[in-house]
Amino acid sequence: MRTVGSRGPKTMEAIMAAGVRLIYEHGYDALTLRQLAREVGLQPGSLYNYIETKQDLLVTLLRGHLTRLLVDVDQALAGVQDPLEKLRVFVEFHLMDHMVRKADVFIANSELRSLEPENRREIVSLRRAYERRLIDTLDECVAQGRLAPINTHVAAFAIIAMVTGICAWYRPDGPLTKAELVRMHTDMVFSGLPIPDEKK
Amino acid sequence: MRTVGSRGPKTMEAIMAAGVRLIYEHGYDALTLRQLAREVGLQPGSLYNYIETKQDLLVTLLRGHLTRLLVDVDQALAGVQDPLEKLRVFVEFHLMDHMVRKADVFIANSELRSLEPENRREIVSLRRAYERRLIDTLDECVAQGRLAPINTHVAAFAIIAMVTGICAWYRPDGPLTKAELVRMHTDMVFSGLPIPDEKK
Amino acid sequence: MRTVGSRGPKTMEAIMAAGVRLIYEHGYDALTLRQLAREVGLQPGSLYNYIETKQDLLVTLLRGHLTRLLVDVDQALAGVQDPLEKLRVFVEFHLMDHMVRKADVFIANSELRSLEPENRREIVSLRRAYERRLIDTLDECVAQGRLAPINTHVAAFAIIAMVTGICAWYRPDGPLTKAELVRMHTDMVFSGLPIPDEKK
Amino acid sequence: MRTVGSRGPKTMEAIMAAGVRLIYEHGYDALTLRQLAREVGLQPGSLYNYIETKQDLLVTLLRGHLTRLLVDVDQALAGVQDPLEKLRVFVEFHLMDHMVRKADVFIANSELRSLEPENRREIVSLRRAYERRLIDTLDECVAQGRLAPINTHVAAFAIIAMVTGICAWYRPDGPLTKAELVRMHTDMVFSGLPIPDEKK
DNA sequence: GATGAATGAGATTTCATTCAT
DNA sequence: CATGAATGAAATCTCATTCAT
Repeated sequence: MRTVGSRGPKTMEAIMAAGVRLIYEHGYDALTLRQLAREVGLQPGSLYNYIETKQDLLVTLLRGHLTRLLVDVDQALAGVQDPLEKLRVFVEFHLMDHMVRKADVFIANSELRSLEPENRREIVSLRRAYERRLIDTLDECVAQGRLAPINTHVAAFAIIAMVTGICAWYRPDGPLTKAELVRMHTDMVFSGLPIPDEKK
Repeated sequence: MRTVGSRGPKTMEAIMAAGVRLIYEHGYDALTLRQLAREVGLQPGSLYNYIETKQDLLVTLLRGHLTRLLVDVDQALAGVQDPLEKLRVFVEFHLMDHMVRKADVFIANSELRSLEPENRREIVSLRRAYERRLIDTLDECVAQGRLAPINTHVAAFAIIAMVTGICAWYRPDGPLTKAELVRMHTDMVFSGLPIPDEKK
Repeated sequence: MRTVGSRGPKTMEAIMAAGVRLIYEHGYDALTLRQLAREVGLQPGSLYNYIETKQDLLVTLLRGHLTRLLVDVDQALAGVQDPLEKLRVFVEFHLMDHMVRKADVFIANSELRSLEPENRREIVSLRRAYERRLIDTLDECVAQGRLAPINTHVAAFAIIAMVTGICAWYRPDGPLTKAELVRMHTDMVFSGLPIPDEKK
Repeated sequence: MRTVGSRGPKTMEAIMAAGVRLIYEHGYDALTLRQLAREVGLQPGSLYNYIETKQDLLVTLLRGHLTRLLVDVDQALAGVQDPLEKLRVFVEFHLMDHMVRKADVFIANSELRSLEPENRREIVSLRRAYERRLIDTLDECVAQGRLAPINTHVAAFAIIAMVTGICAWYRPDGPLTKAELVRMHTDMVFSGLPIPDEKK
């Protein structure tokens, strides 16, 4: 007996969507393929028409998330010249994106340790590339005197840690809108950085 | 071959220490009791002289970490009157503590989802109590006009997120000393907050 | 090495048959699923394609035995009008059935204590329904004056105890045929009951 | 720390009493020595000051029950000359005894299969010796013409099965007194046997 | 593409038993 | 005589994965 209605490409999408959700809720190790199969209306064995192994599912998910993130951040930064403005755009983009994609972000941060070494290397390097966008922007700021000389690596990690942290507790039905949260955190980031006064 | 001698309490400590380390490295679900037993030189079944279940191990670990954290933070804050000074003490304590206890901190943040509902409630409420220390301090600052009116909950979460984030990448053999990191982050926290100028 | 071919239903039957036999020989608690699996040519884990738990195996077995027993006894009694004749039919049916199905009968009597409370209730009520057939028949006998007034519950239990007891030692290769045993016990039952003389 | 008050011979008795009760309730296999130890206020290891193995506990229990049974039945029969009277005494003794010692009787009937071969042989032969008392009595009856010629083995088993069966459902708080039950069953036994009329 | 049956490895947990103290 | 710590074997059950149909 074949379940009607969950065929082909749609099935693949359903598997990925359910995969993200279940890993987010239970963790990669606690996720069972039986659970995943049930969720998308298949028998466990049938998943193997779509994924090669459980590990492969995780890698595919993380790779997809991070490549999309890179594409999107580059698109957001494209055409922005002023480095301080670039910094603002990055922070705003990161906040909006991470509030919307809570689950993807969470597993990208917490399931690195579940990756086999080779896969881990690949995913970590994608993440580094993303962080690089912020470090480069800070370096530009310093180079152009828009920021006092600082350890831009440390600053970048602190900024990312803070703004990423918010996705750990942001809830769409909470008392603050996304726009408000974005403004508040952007303010904190900017006032936390040593920006020299400029002559008007 | 049986290890001779009554090594009770020492074995308990060894189990807990190995437990933290292995959960930190592999995650609670990926940790096997076989592995843990091997690490402390026991047969798997012998662990049950010390813990009731695997879940019990996790709860004991987290409960121990958080109650110690509460005791220590209260001791650090004891006697400090000035609310801005209290804020500084909290931040410095948190940073020093979290850099030293990377592993405990990490599992307290990432393994909440591995707790059964009842245990989860207990641990979450301990964590809330700790966060409460910061929120209360911020409220005091605002009440005494040492801080412009802000949403102290949001600020507290942002601060904690940032300073906790550093334990994700701090490494004792890195280029910066603990003292330097503490100063840098304390600076960021304070310059990120709206502290009115005071007349001398 | 994997046994080829879809042997589903046959495997299920094999599991149930081996289950009855092994529980009969060793008892439910002493039965191990390893043993059962070996007996039907599977790996232990594969049993779980057919049963949900070990307890589930026992319940399925007992439920099957008792529902079959009820169906068969009703079929045997169907159409018999005379209550004394009904009594004879019941006793003969019970004896023949219990001699043939020694193992099922034995575990239905001895493994009730291995059932979890809910399952126990279900199985006990099936057994009560069976005993009810005999009590009702005795009541009819008394009502129609074919039997002097007696405590029909006590009589029913005594009869069942006696005729069931024989399955504890009946062996097909013994010196007495089934027919002989049936006649002997039926005689004992009838002469043990206060049947008034009837006028010819 | 030593538990006060459960020392020496009293401890041995407590272990045996708890052993009978727990085996009666849960079965020999389901009984754990931990449970037994808890019940008598000892640590599991301490049981080994009193028993050699778990199997040894069962054997000791069964041997004790059966030897006592033999002693008691012989005492009851001592001095009784008339074989029919002897039969009556046996049946009455058996009923009274088995109603009082439900638990011992039950495990003697149901846990034979838990005995290792050698132990089993010993216990079975004790049981045979007890049954022998009834068979011999029936043989005497036949020899003296007090009973029509019958297969005394079959009759003995049927009688024992019936009267033993009652201990499966007798409850001290039930509606019938022990005396009533004894009379009812003795009647059934006697009317079920072919006792020729005697001229006075 | 999907299923159902199977594998084989391994997980947590239980338990009888031992023995130095 | 009792304890506490340990063993080692085994029990039930789970799970990723395979593959003929």
